[in-house]
Amino acid sequence: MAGTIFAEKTETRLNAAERLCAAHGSRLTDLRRQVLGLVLEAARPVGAYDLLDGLRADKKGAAPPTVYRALDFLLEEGLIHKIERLSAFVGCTHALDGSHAEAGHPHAAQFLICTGCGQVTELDDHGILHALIHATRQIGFMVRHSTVEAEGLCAACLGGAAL
Amino acid sequence: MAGTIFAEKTETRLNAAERLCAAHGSRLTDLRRQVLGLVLEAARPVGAYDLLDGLRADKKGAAPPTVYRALDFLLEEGLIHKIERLSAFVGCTHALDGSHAEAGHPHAAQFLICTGCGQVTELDDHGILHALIHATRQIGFMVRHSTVEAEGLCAACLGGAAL
DNA sequence: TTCAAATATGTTACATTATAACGTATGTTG
DNA sequence: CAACATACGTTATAATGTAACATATTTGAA
Repeated sequence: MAGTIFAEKTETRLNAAERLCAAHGSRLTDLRRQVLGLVLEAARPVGAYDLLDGLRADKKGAAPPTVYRALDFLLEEGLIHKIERLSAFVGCTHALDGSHAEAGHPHAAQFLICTGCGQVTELDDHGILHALIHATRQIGFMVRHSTVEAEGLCAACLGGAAL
Repeated sequence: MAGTIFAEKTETRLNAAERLCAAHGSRLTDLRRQVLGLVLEAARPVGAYDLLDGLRADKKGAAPPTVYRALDFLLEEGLIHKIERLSAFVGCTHALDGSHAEAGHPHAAQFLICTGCGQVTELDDHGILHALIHATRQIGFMVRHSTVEAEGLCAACLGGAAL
């Protein structure tokens, strides 16, 4: 239940997510679907406790572990990313909108956090990744996971009124 | 007071830090010096509350804001870095041991976190930084601060017994 | 030097983020 | 259906970080 409470575009992406999960033998349950929906509709990074508030619209007594478990699942499936500097979560741009090779698997990405408007842009830049791999290989370090986050001002905020 | 409680090498680095601060017209007070000393002697990232415990050896009733304020100062002076993924702090390798141009100013750096031994290595790799700047410039994003952290296994842990 | 301003620290209280531990339900498989 | 694995509910608490205001210390200028 808790079925079709999201915008049509979101439902489309949720359906894509459901197929990705099915393809690995995992299940996008109603609860996980709802948490993912809340993240996708946010258009900005969302904190776990904001999601909890959202959940409580349906499930009155929901508690933190409910949200954190769903988030852990979604992270493992590569459907969302955590922005460490913000302790907040965003939908994965690549997993749900195109047919990317790495869809449905946690992957290296880079995030640009605009301090003007709060929006976060996901990059998937090979140059950055290669530079990181190259530098670490030189000293014999094997990277398992990387976090790359840049804070600054996006083009819109630079061009517009805000200084 | 709380004067010379650290190892000689640490005191040397603390004295270097004091000179860097003086050069900008800021003061490495006893309290800040002690917090920096605790970070430098840790050899691993240290959490704020671990530092608080350390402080309490001298100042019995110390409270969180005391530590966080000292950490903020040290971050601004570029004497320490925060590892976001660990919510923990490390001494800046570059600021205190050589005479680097960027010493005593917050600067872009990259951190390699070994999940085997817990050690963190600071890089200052131009290739990574350039790749980031290049990728962001293309989309008109102006970077003010960047966080680059890689988790994995260091050379020692890869070579030795641990798989 | 002595007062005023700025800087630094002390202190209390609380906000935010995250997890441990254990019980219950639901689904899956033989 | 029984046994197992997976997912979810619930309570309690841990870990990290800050707001707000009081006090002390340093600095600088009259």
